[in-house]
Amino acid sequence: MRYRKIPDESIRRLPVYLRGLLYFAETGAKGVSSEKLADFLHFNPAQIRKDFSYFGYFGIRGVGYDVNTLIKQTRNILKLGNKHKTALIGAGNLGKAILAYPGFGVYGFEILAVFDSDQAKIGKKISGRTVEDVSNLRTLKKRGISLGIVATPAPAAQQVADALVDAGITGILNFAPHHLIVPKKVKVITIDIAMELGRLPYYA
Amino acid sequence: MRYRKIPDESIRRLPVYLRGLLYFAETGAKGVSSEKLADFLHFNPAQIRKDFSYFGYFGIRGVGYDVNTLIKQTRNILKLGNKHKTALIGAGNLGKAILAYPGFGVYGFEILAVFDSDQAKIGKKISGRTVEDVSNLRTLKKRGISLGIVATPAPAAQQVADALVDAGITGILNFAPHHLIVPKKVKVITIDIAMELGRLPYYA
DNA sequence: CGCTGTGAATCATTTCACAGCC
DNA sequence: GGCTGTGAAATGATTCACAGCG
Repeated sequence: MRYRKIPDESIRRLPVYLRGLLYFAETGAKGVSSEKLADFLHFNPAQIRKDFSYFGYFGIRGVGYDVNTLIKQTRNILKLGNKHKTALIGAGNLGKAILAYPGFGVYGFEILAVFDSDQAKIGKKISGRTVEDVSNLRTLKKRGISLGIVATPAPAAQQVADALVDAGITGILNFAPHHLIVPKKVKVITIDIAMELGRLPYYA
Repeated sequence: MRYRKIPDESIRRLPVYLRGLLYFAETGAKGVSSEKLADFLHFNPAQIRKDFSYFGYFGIRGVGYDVNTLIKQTRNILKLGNKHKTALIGAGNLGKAILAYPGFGVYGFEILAVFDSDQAKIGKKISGRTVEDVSNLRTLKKRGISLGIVATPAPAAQQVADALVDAGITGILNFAPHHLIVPKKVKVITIDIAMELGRLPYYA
């Protein structure tokens, strides 16, 4: 199994596993089996075992997994061990919500810079960060910032993405309802909130 | 094809197709082929044709699709034709961003009520809506509200979901980082922002 | 002729079921 | 004995390739 191609879907599940494991750690559990974790997260136990097995042997047969070890290993796999310096582009309502969202800290993301193109916002402080002019994006490389969160309107998104790529960014979390075209080495994850809601009435 | 089970993935793509079609309509295009739409959205043309074919014959062989007809049909399939009365639970930063987000309107969602459990927020106005006490959720049925957006912290989410189900809601868009347990008839779509970001460093 | 609609083929993911090991 | 780790089987989704039709 060790040599096989790892499905993207497995990577998608790892952060979910991590959350489950953090929950078990909180409750004071030392060990956990794939079945207990699966029950908690509503997954299939075999899938959990297989997903982890792509990356190594983390469990003990007949016993299960050590919670803290598996947390550490999962963080390793996802490269969440060290802090990730992140820039936010777009200081509108969504941007503000992102800044205030506690979830980012848990995964080691530090939003160190905030950019906008609106002169009225530039220079103002939001959640302790001064909003900078979007034309300064090229300073990101110098500042060691390697991830970008795009929270601009759709028409500006591609332009911002281009600037982020130029600034040497390696990953983009895109909230704009627009498909971003970037070089293959840059990973884009798009979250389109209205799009998700758009399929809800279908099931009603 | 008509009789087959429709993959969830197809439903997930329909709102994306709709956005592409709206773009073509804006540019004044009368007709569009599966290939042109696929180019624009970065999909496979056969997939687009197959996805639509689950629901009927919408195209003309040798010609393509009529943009406006296909928009109407897609809206029909997704049941976006009529307005959807929606309640928002959680008037924090995320809730505020959701209220300000223009995307909902496009798909016909009207956020008619906002709830919170924080006494300091109840009674205050946000984006023109008065924040109500979360204990009044049972009034939703009377008010004809059938969808709920959960933007509360994780620990409160399940309780809120239970109350929404009791109030006769048929769909939930969940932003809380927590798996919601609801009856099968209720559809839940969860968007966990930190979780999406959590897999970004892996690809770096 | 050109593009849709769709069976068939391919490819990917999930689940099963059990050998292997603590 | 019990749980992991994993080939093999089953399931599901995507893409191909072309028949069918305007």
